[in-house]
Amino acid sequence: MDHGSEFEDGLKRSGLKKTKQRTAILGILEESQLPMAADQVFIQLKEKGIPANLSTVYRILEALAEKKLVNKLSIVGDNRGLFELNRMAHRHYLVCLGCKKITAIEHCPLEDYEKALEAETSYKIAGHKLDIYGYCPKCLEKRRKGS
Amino acid sequence: MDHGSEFEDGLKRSGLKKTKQRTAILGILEESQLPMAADQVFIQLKEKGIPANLSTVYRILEALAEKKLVNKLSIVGDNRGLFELNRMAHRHYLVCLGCKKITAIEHCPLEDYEKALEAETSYKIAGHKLDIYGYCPKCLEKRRKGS
DNA sequence: AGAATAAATGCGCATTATTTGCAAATTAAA
DNA sequence: TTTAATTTGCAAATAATGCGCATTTATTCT
Repeated sequence: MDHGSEFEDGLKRSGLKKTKQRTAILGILEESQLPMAADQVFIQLKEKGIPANLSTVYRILEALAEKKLVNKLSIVGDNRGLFELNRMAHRHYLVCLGCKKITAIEHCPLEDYEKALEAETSYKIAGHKLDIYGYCPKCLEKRRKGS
Repeated sequence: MDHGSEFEDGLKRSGLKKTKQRTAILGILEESQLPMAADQVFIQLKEKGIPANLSTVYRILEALAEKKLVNKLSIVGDNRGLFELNRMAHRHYLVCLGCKKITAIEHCPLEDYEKALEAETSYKIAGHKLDIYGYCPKCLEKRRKGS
């Protein structure tokens, strides 16, 4: 009997039953370095030969987000929900406005700021979302000629 | 002949024709201190007695975003696009995860960070989106009792 | 292991958010 | 004001997501 990855184990801890769809979805998110939309996850499941229904994928992703095993997010110019594995070390993305490519950013410059904000507003800060937008070298090149 | 507000004038500059729907929408966004969804804008138009079709509202908001007169954004847990007037002074929001209330934050702690990132990635940074999530005092109170 | 129980999934359909095609109306230019 | 180019209205198409209920599956209990 093999136990799943560090992340798949989260299912038990969160009181969710361990089903093949859920384990598979966590696996897929774990492999992906970037956030995924429900239908992308769905396609991956198919490719892995795991039977699943799109509604189920939505339900699972919502449930995982509820339990904080994954984060639900959305980026500008893309009106659908994206999901990423909650690796605790939270991430930020650099998004190219030209080709829409998404790159993860390492360092987060906001810890101190949040403290200050808590003091100032009496909110309990739970987290934040930071994405940075710009143009990647390739798209810069195209713009220089094109436009 | 009266000329519109600072923001309505942006229409000419951007090469968009000045129609009553567009001017009205810019006006509505200008009055609103918070980002609005297409259907909220639509309702405001009705209330002001300005005839408009929801598709037109979507098209106008998209067009204005295209021309950078407004910013299109989206926040976690709300899967629809939100639009706010581009006041150049960019804004960040503090979102309550309980009641979903949105509050604007004044100061932006990211200027220096962007410089560094540009150098590091060769991207041309155009801007960023930062939202901070937490629980407002009221919702904190509820949680303390409830849950 | 087998039965009981609670939870999860599949499937088809309902909704909500957004987009599109095309004819009619409107704006800016001449 | 006639024209040419946009823009709008309307209706119908998509896209993304959610829901209800019968069936299946994961855990618990024996």
